[in-house]
Amino acid sequence: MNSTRVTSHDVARRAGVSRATVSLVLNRSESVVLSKETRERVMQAAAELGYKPNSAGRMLVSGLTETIGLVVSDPSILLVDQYIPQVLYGIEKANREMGFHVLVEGLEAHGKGGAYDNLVESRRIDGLIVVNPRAGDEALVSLIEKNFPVVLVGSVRHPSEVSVTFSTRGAIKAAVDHVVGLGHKRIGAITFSSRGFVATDARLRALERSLQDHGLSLDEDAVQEGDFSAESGHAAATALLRRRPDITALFAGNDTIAIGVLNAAQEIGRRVPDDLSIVGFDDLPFARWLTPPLTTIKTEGVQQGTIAAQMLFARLNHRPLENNRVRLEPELVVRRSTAPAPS
Amino acid sequence: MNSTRVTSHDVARRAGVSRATVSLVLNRSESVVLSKETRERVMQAAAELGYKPNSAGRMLVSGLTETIGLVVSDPSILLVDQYIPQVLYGIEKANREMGFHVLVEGLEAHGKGGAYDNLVESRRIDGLIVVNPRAGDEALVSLIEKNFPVVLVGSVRHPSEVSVTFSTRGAIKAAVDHVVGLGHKRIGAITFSSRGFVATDARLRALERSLQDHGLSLDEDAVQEGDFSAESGHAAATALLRRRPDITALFAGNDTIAIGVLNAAQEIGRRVPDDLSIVGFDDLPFARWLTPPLTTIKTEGVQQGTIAAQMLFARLNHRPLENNRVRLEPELVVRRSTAPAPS
DNA sequence: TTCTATTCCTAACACGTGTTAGCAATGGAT
DNA sequence: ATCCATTGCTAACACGTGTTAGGAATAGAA
Repeated sequence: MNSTRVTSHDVARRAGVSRATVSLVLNRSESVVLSKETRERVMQAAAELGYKPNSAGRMLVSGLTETIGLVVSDPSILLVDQYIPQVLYGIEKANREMGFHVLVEGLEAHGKGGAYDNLVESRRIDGLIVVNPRAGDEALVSLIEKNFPVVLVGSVRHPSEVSVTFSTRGAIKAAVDHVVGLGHKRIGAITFSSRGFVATDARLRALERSLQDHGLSLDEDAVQEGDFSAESGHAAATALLRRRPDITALFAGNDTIAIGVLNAAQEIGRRVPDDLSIVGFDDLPFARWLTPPLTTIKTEGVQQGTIAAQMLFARLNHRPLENNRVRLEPELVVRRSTAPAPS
Repeated sequence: MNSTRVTSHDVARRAGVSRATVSLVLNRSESVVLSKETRERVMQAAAELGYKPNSAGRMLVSGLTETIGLVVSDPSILLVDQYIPQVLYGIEKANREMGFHVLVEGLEAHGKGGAYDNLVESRRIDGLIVVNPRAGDEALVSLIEKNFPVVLVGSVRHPSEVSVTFSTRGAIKAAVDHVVGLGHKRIGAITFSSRGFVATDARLRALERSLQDHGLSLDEDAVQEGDFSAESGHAAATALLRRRPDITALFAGNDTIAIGVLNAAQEIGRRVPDDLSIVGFDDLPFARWLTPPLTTIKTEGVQQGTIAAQMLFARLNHRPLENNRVRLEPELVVRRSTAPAPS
């Protein structure tokens, strides 16, 4: 298959120097003085042979892999929701600039020990980004406490975590102000996951508090749990609107859920936005092309991914972070799925 | 950070045997006879110390990485289209079962040499899956000709490629039969990319031929090029419907394009499906929740990813493939975005 | 007892790299 | 002529693993 590989030994022989010299030249070592002439001879020999250092040899001696792991808590979310790909793109972009590689792994990979052990203990990666971490993930917490370079996109509410999140409170307040300003009083919510997930709990709490600011409440029976997919959003909305037909505005846990909600509403004859207003979360690319275009909260997944990668690189280079927890301020994007409450 | 790592040497010392014995036990080598007792002692010592072999050491001596590369030709497509994540999920799932890892890389990564050189020459991966390969990608073709284990999801039309694709012809014929059967005669198309992309060209050609079977044609000015995003679909459809208001049915290059087309149609007052029928491609998860639910062609991205991974594993294990080119038969899914032609 | 066969294990090498201590050679100063 | 400083390079080790040829110990046969 492959004609025998080119090693630094071959380059050395061709350039008429020792293997050590080759390594010194190619790694631009400043500590050792080499003649300009030798440098060039080695460079040329390397170029002619098309020499690429074997990464395993390098990893072994340096202990560094130039690879980061991206652990996706539940890879099946990849199937239904477009949020993680946004984050992945942001990470990949940053890694490309740094010359790093990205290893993508689902959490349950490689036995019950989880992906962490396998990736970290076998020294396959220098650092780790975890998207949508679960607060109860003990293996992850243990990694954080060992001070292994982990950056979360999300949070496990651990004092020493390094994470990039967004402030739920501000954006949800803006959305509630908007919806209540349109005259809505009976408001419901469809979550994108069961409760217990940090993000879902945070969004519900922010919603409750923002409603209270207006003297309104989020009734217990006005909340229905979804399960990541548009399908679950459809089912949840159908159940909720049957139970509480008086509700005039719905907050969807995210845009994917919102698609299902929108469809369910139309299916049972509620016109959106005339009879029912809907607010999404994330502002995924399709949100503005739905019928009607979705009012939603823009969470900037790409930016989150890029920032997470940059924070990780800083840790790997032992550069101090000015801030262990970056918190983005999402923005409300008003489109046409929200309108004045029916009179 | 990390308390000194556990090596096979530590395990050997604890079990009172040599390092070689540890290696033999842990790799279940049958060729050398070891006493049951020694085996157990080593296993226990390894377990107690939490020994995980260093992957770099292993890679170096075995030449195998237990890692495959996933190269995404244009990672920005990740942002706008949900198709690649489906494939990624299928690949990740298969890899999980095999205990392999997945390295995801954009094509332009790591300098103009492309991602291939960097991944392959530096021996970071055992094999490669390329999604949406470009036919003109010389670095890729060269890799195929060197017989490096590559599996394409898509095709570069190279005689010795190993690929998983789907038959465009059959499904498009079914879709055309369906649409023409509804009485449509003036039919247009919005591509998901410029021409020159293998998939786009194939879909257009299949569309033309299928229309000819019914004595109809695909007019040159009834085709408009999109550029992966829903936004481009919207723009293209707006232009096309302005130029050819007589068109009553539109084939979108994929579902993401279809979202934009749907929105554009409604924006200029064409009711879907009453005034205009729309057919998508891929059957992404959101397709059935659009308003109206999208008639589309189901391409099974997850299955493609899984099959590609399995074919790659077969190659890596030097198992002969019964078929170098797996060709799936996609299925037409009729929903409500297609209806009888307006009279 | 001596020789051979068998069982169990280990010494030693190989994989390809980065890095440090130190060797030759040269030139300048005493 | 001798000594020292500098320049330019390399020998040798380390990283952690898998594997093969062969050594020690035991058992069985002559």
